[in-house]
Amino acid sequence: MRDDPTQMAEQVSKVLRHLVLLLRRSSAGQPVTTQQYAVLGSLEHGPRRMTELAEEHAVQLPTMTVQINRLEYAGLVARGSDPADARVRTVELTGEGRDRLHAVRRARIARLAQDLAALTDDERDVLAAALPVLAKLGIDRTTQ
Amino acid sequence: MRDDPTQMAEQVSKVLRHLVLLLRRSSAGQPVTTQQYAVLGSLEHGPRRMTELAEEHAVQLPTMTVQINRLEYAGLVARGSDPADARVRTVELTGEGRDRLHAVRRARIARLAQDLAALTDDERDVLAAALPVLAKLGIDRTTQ
DNA sequence: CCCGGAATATTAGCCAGACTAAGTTAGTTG
DNA sequence: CAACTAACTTAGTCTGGCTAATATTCCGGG
Repeated sequence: MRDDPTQMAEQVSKVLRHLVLLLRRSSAGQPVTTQQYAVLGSLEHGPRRMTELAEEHAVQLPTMTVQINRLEYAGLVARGSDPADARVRTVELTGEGRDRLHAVRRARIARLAQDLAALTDDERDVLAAALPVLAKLGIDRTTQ
Repeated sequence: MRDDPTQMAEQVSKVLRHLVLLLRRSSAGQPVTTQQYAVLGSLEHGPRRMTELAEEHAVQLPTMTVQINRLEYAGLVARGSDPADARVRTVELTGEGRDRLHAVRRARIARLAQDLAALTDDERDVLAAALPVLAKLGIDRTTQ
């Protein structure tokens, strides 16, 4: 298959669709949405600026503004200011936000670990070997 | 790593996030949304009923109704009836819908193939081996 | 010093896509 | 045949994405 990129791409495409459905099914009814969870995750290691967050999550600034508004209203994050530049707003986790992040992460990891436990040792080896490759996919596609 | 499912789950989780971002970036500004594309794909081999489509895409019936409304308005699908049961509505591709499906598929496959071409032969082998494993992930998790 | 352009966010208004609740129409069954 | 069930649709709400327009603030050149 490696010598027929198109055929391989078709297989990859099918698998991606499967993974998307998996994620959709598994994230229904969670205490935070997957987007909110992702944003909270970005704040784990300290305050970030709005532009950073937007770029990191591949959304426009206004979208991130709205998401942060909701998280702030929910008490999970707090806005701050950069003393060196009055234009930038910083965002950081509140204690409750950190708790929520960790709780959701535990739940998600446990669910995934459960799925992985259903595999054989060999399958897990194969998958583990492929993870770095998947992480590399599309890394430097500059043209949209 | 295979012996520490939790650690592996964390790695898988990171890779999934990366793939989701990849998909988001690559599907911006396409002629049909990824959802619409997925629904069109379900119709490739003949008419389907609304309930089938909803279940296959892991959404509720009203959601599918709205999506089919839009596709119908765009002229990409047509609604029909089941002669044996007047309650069910069938949905099938129009000629234009089929054309659009194939065009979008070609574009997506080409993009993916391009990403794959950036990998080494060894990396493609590793990835190819992992595809069936990924497809198996979460296959029989009955409890939500 | 200040004026104009660039950078950072927010607001407003739009659309897609998800949900639940409620309504309609058509089969099915006691 | 009356009541229940099944298959959809409609209506209303929410999240999450976009663009355009609007503050604010910073910075550089005259």
